[in-house]
Amino acid sequence: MNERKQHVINKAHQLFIEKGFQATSIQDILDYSGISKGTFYKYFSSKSELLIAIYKANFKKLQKERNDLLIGKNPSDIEVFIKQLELQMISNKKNKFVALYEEVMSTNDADLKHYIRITRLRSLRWMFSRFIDIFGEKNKPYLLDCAIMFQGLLQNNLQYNRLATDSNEKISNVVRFSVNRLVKLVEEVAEADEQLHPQELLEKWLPGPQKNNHEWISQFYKIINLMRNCITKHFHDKYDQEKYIELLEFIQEEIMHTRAPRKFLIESALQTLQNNPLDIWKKELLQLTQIITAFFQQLEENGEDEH
Amino acid sequence: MNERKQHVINKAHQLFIEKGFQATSIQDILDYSGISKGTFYKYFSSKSELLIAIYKANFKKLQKERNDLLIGKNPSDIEVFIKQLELQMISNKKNKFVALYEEVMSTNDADLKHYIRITRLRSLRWMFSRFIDIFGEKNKPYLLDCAIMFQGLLQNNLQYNRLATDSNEKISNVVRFSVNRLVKLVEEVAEADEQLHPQELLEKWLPGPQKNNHEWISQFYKIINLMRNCITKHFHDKYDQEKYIELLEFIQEEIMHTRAPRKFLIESALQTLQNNPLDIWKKELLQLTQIITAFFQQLEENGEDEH
DNA sequence: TCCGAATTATACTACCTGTATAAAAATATA
DNA sequence: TATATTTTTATACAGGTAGTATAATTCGGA
Repeated sequence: MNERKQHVINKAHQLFIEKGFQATSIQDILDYSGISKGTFYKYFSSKSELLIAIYKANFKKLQKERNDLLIGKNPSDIEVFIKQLELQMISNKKNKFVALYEEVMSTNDADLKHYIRITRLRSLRWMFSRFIDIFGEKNKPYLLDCAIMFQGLLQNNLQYNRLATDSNEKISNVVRFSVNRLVKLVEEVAEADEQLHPQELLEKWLPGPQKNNHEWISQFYKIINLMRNCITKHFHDKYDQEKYIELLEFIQEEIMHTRAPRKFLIESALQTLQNNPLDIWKKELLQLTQIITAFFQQLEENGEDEH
Repeated sequence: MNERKQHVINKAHQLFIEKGFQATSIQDILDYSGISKGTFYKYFSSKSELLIAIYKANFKKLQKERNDLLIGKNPSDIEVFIKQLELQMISNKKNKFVALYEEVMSTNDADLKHYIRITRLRSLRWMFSRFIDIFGEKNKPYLLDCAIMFQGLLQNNLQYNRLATDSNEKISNVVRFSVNRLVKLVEEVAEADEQLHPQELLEKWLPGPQKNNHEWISQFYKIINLMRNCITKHFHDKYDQEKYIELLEFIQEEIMHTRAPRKFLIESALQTLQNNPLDIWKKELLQLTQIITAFFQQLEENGEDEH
């Protein structure tokens, strides 16, 4: 991205943090970042679009850090989840994102409102999927409710805690306290077998990447299994067999159980499969490539880079 | 209140509900309510002050209805609490108070922000005191945390529920679901013996009527007991004894356990006590009157009419 | 009927967003 | 180096908003 544009984004973000979004006029931004009006409107069609640019720039970074915390860890380990939450809460506080959210909901800018709505829903979806990691498929029917309640519970705890003490180190205490409640909450709701929001709602609110789509999932597994059979049938060399099976399993693992599947790795793996000496499974490999391409396409459409 | 002014308040509230606070210009209000600019600024110093007037008008009514639900009921009955919540949530939805809250936090109007802050804290205090009614003194150390968490949990449940279905009848389901979680939450936190926010914080955030002040309470009970002893000692007629004891107990009950003590009733009771034929307890009665006067004074200062 | 208070209409200041445009500066190209 | 092209600036402008000020008008009560 244009360095000058990034500079404007940073300066404007500083002003928004200090004075708030509404209270910062475009003229303020022009003065503070040292550009002219013409340039501003060349970069951004409005103050709202500038704010969206700020969000996007930060979320991308945050999302990466959040996913990095999972690398090499067991996704069901709740300590990893706590770390991820802390990371996000500290970032939220530093960047005043919550305050800016609320401010924005008041504006009459439909685009901005929509963006915020989507962002919140994405956050909910992330939490829901992490809950599935942590609390298991058996609790799935209750986990959307739990995610909704936990978000509110945590947010209020943080808000009032900030009112009480303005120290940063306390955030981890608040997160841990809240998560302690969460664990029992999940148990309790599952025990009572009560549901307020069916999990399909999430898909309705946020037509997502096909990861949540059962049809897609079953098709993906079908092809993977077909190929696995191919391998055991056609490769008699034990070393080759193992190598290709491992590649296949890596692809499966990366796509199904990684927060942000690494496209380049998967493409590389597909390439290696294609370059096998026997030249079997032409059809299956094409299907696999297609379904994975579709997956990444949807991921990007629904990901952080919408329009 | 001036009928014309009330008319402006109603019309403006309609506009705020339809278009939002920020999006409604003063000119819109002038046109819609049919007054001139001069008159507007005679009534309200700004649009913000008009909004505060809207809040006050509605809260007074809501508070009355909410307290009426308790009349003749056991305060520890959770069904009453559920009814009270439903009442408030339906009102919030109808009047779009939550949306208006959020909008307001973005404005740079310090007065308005302060008012909203106080209003939210009052709501929290109300919930805290109701939790004490319901879950008992033994759980008190955990009930502020529970109130904070429950507010967030309920709010989020309602918000996402509105996103899912826009029907009004569902509100009671959401409330009941949330309260079911609450009951177990209180048990669980007490069991774990974890506390995030000490209850003194509430007093610090919202220096309240002395009802929460232990010193005042003990003094109040001391005087009441002194007078009770007087009665049993000096009145030998069984009918008189019972009558004065009942008056005393009414005062105690009304002040200590009623959400909005009825000043006129208490003053009337005090008057009756003063007019007793024996003319004993002059000193004690004076003390009681003083402490009750102080109580009502603080109640009004901290009550709903803060400017 | 008349006085004074309430109300209106209107003009005015100061600020805001967003558009348009000509001049100046930076950059690329020959 | 000289010329062409793009980027950036400075500035004026239109249309909107909040709030102040003031003269004219209306209305209710003595």
